[in-house]
Amino acid sequence: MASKGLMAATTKPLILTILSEGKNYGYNIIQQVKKISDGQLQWSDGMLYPVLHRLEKDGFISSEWIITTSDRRRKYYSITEAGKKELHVEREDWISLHSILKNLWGLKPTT
Amino acid sequence: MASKGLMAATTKPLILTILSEGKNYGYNIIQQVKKISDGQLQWSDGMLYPVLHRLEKDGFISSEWIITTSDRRRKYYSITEAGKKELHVEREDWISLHSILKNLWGLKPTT
DNA sequence: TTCTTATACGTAGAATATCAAGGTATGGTT
DNA sequence: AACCATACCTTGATATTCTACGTATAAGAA
Repeated sequence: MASKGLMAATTKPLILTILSEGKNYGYNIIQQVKKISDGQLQWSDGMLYPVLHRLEKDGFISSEWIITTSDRRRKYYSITEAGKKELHVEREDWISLHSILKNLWGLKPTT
Repeated sequence: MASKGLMAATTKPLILTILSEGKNYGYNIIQQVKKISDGQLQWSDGMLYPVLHRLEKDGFISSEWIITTSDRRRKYYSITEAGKKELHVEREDWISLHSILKNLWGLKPTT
């Protein structure tokens, strides 16, 4: 529900964070995000897949097809070492930007 | 110094916040941002002006030329009512997204 | 005087990104 | 059979960023 700019800023760190907790696939990542955000973030698949492809192209995640018997094919993504580093950087960036905005907005530490 | 995605997400709320504290002009906004962020954010002018123009086109800010004697011309921007509302929305969005990431990352309230 | 730096605004264009809309296919349920 | 959920993908319109460039004046240094 957030604005475009903010949406764009959160897709990458959110995906990397979810993958840092274990391999996962596109469709399920969408469900995870919805659950984690308490329904606030409802990603469409058409929005997610291009981002996953880009992250893979950039070397932050890797993929493998897994086909279970009597199940659908799934493309599982894993975070790479480069991806872990990237996540760390994104995290630091986010925290310092939040710190700046927090000061500007005079937010209490609890928010 | 932050990533492109995060930069994009902060320009709008930062500009609106600065203007909500009083009218200001492009060149000085860049200095303000640098000061506020302790040098972390160093915006270029070529990056800021298009954003200001867009915000004005969208009705969130308004502008007026001011020429002081023995001084340069300056284009002062003011936040509009619509801009104040927009800032409020952006603020809420930011706070709720931060809350989601904070939980995911297990950050302490002080961060 | 002339050069440089700081102030102050702007645009063009390449590169990048978003996101809705549409497409394919299988499994399970009614 | 019909329908929904699962699961992946691409295209194309639109928007956005940001580098690089251009214009101009004032102040201070060489």
